[in-house]
Amino acid sequence: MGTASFFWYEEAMPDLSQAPTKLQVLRASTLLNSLTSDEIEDLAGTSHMAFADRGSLIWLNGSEVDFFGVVGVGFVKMVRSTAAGINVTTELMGPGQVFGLLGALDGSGCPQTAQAICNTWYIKINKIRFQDVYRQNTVLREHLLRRTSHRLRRSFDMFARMSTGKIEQRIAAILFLLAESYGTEVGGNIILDVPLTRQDISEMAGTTVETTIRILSAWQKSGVVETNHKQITILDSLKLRVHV
Amino acid sequence: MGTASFFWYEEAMPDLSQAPTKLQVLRASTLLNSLTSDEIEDLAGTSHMAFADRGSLIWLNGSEVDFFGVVGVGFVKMVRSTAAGINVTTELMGPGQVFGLLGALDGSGCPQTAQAICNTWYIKINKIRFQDVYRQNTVLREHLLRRTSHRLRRSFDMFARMSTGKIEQRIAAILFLLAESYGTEVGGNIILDVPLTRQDISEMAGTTVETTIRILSAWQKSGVVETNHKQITILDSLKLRVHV
DNA sequence: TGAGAACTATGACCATGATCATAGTTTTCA
DNA sequence: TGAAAACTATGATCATGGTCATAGTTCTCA
Repeated sequence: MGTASFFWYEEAMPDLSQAPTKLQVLRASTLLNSLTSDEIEDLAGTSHMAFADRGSLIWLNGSEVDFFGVVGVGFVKMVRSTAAGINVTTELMGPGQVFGLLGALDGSGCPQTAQAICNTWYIKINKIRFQDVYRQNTVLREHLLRRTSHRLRRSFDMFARMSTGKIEQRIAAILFLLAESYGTEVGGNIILDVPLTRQDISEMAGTTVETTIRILSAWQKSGVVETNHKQITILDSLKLRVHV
Repeated sequence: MGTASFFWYEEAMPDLSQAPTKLQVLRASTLLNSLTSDEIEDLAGTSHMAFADRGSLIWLNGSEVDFFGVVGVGFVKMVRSTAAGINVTTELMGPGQVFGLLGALDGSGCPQTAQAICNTWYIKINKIRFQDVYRQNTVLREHLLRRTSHRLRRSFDMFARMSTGKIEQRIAAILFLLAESYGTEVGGNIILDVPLTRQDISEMAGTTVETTIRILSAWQKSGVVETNHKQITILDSLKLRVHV
């Protein structure tokens, strides 16, 4: 608590009114809502709400932390750095999504960096304390396997797309992937509710910012997508689909 | 049995002396050897030894089959096809490795094509029959989660490497990956015990055959690797490491 | 509010690697 | 054993996209 209050006044004040409650976050998580009410309240009691500024690191790859996270409000990107110093974003975790859990179970540390891409509220759940819940709850374990196998399939899919083909195709694929998870349809258009910079997108596609900017600019001119600030809207899914 | 004997005489005769027994294969599998002896014998009774010629398809992506496989002798590559018709190999399954299991558990079909890269003996385990074993064996489920999370981590790793960087780096990464799983050290050199063509390697690296051939030729000339037939030997790990 | 940081934009240049074409070599199988 | 198929090899050409450089725009925060 000493540490918490220290940082409190050092850093910018997070907007407390935006903060969800721990119970809200735990219940919103598709993985953890398979727990009993008792278990959820138990976890809530031993976990902490945390705030990460846009761009700040939650943990660095290779480090050992005693918690994993559940996103409440905001987004967290999972990043791998190659030997050449290039960052690649492998996954984007949104509200309700658990991150860093697998390493918690087999004690293998954090292979990827977790970084907030916008101001983000998340809860930290203690790895050790979670072990008990995990061991006792069969349904949770089953859910976890399903979620993991789903992620594996998706990873293979992106792997195939991102290691071949034109960059246009890759970026189009990324936009559709984002639309799938975080897109809302408004009047035939799909608004992506993730505040991504061109840099963020380029790290997902394994390309450079410049190329990403060029492609998005071109698409904007031809009316395929529209971007303002960090919001991307897909105007013409069909034309965009051609690029995939 | 009618079907079996039909194909038997239609196709080339597999070399029966090479065929392992079902029990041998099941026991060699790191995933399935967590079963009790009774369970293994039970599975052996309801599964079938099968043979796949080099290059032949075990199943095509999108198809529904009633079995998953365990490699006995040989290698099976798991392939995704992109919209542009390019094939990408996501994993290479060797002796003792289970393939196609995850789809068996959540009934989601086969997202990837399974293809033998050399003459391969494998066993087919009926998905339905396996369900019982799966449900009753906690240790198996735990093993499966660990294996899946390990594959996920590796997939992310390759994803990061294969979506960025020079092709040389990618191919070097592939060789090291292969060395890790199927390499044997002989007098300071690492022999890769997988019979891969340049085409196979290019499909893993997401590049073309020509480029792969050029790079391997160059490395051969500079004494970094040696290739004869389909056998690749890493002569100078350090020099090769520089390329990663 | 104003300075600095972060982000978007665009041009010029050039290396990488895809594509096409051709040929030599090895393997396979009737 | 000999023909066909599969695989390896290499050159020429050209488009893609990375790199560098510069500048305009928007955001952030003291």
